[in-house]
Amino acid sequence: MSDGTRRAILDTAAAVLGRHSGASLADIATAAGVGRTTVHRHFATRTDLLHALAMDSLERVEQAVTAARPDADEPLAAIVERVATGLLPLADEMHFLGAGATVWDLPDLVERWYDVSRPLEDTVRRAQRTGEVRPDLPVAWVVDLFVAAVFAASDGIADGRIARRDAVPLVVGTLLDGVSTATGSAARSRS
Amino acid sequence: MSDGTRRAILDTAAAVLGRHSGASLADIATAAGVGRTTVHRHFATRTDLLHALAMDSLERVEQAVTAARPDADEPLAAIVERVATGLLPLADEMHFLGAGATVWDLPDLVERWYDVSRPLEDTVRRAQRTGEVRPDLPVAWVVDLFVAAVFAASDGIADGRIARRDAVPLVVGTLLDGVSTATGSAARSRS
DNA sequence: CACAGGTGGAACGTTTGTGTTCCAATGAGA
DNA sequence: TCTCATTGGAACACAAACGTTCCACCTGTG
Repeated sequence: MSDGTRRAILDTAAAVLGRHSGASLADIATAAGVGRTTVHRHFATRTDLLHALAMDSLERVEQAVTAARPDADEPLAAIVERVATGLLPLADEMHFLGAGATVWDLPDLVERWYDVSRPLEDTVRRAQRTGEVRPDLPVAWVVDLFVAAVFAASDGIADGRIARRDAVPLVVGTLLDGVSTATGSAARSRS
Repeated sequence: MSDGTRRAILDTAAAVLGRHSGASLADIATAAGVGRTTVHRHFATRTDLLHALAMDSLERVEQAVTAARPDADEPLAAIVERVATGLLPLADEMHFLGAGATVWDLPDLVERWYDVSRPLEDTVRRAQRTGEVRPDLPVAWVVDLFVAAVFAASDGIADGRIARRDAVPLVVGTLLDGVSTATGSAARSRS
């Protein structure tokens, strides 16, 4: 089952490299339950594996975002909830993309990342037009903060600081409304 | 000037390792403008350098947090603004601590990190008692989200997505009040 | 049974980074 | 000027990871 082996290697590599970006091919092979030779059979060099994994991870992230229909004509909260829910299981892949920065010198990968983030930026822009998002905020900042919140949530789950079922509500709630009470917010805006 | 050289190596190492955690000692030495031999003179092994850098970074972060007086009896927004302002220049060090995770297996370092995060958690708890922060949010989540926002801001500055002078207001504003308009928030809470 | 595809393991050469030693050069201070 | 401390550079041995090759072993299929 060549295809299954390739998938197992990619999945394991995402998990291992996401936690320790300097892991050796032997580490990955062992974690995947295959021989180092088999890894080399599917990915000639380490660089090939990294690139393939980056492309695969981006593919999955993009698919998750698309499947969450960020362009749907619905309240922003519903969209954010769906995207966050779809992205949380991809914590390993996102971690690899974020930490294993060795890969980002390839132009096609950067290009691909823009394909992923553009729909999210479009959603923010649309929400600003409909008055759901403060119009004075840079679009990129809103997207960055959302991604950062998802990262923080997945780390919190991994470390046991927050419960998995609380993650999405926390992300959605604090991203949209902040951590302040309405009282605190009102008091601050009056001052 | 032995002391100055040591500082230069630590500063450069934080910058280099923060961006590429697998950088070689030769890379660091070159970036610091010193010979590789000199690096080995101050830090016998690579591990020693990593530990010294981790301790030094934690020291700086802790000092920045302490200097921002997180226990002051003031509105939360003022405290958050001071802490964020103090933490932003330490982006390299924080990045190293976050990415160069090779170090976190040392118990004294983990202990040290708790020393840093505890005052922040205390601040959140106090703000929950005074009604400034929603009492239903896990304290750890509020702190994690704040740190994540500072990270996102420093990345945004490095990539030119947001202006340096906008960073602190963005962090403070969106962390406390979220990205929604008051209208959107009210509409959502009515539903 | 014979066979082919995928696999694991052993072995080997090569590269890269590390840690060490030795020596010459530089520079500040007595 | 002499001296001592610090440094840079060269050279070396050592370890780890990489990439390659070859061979034996399964396992399903004809």
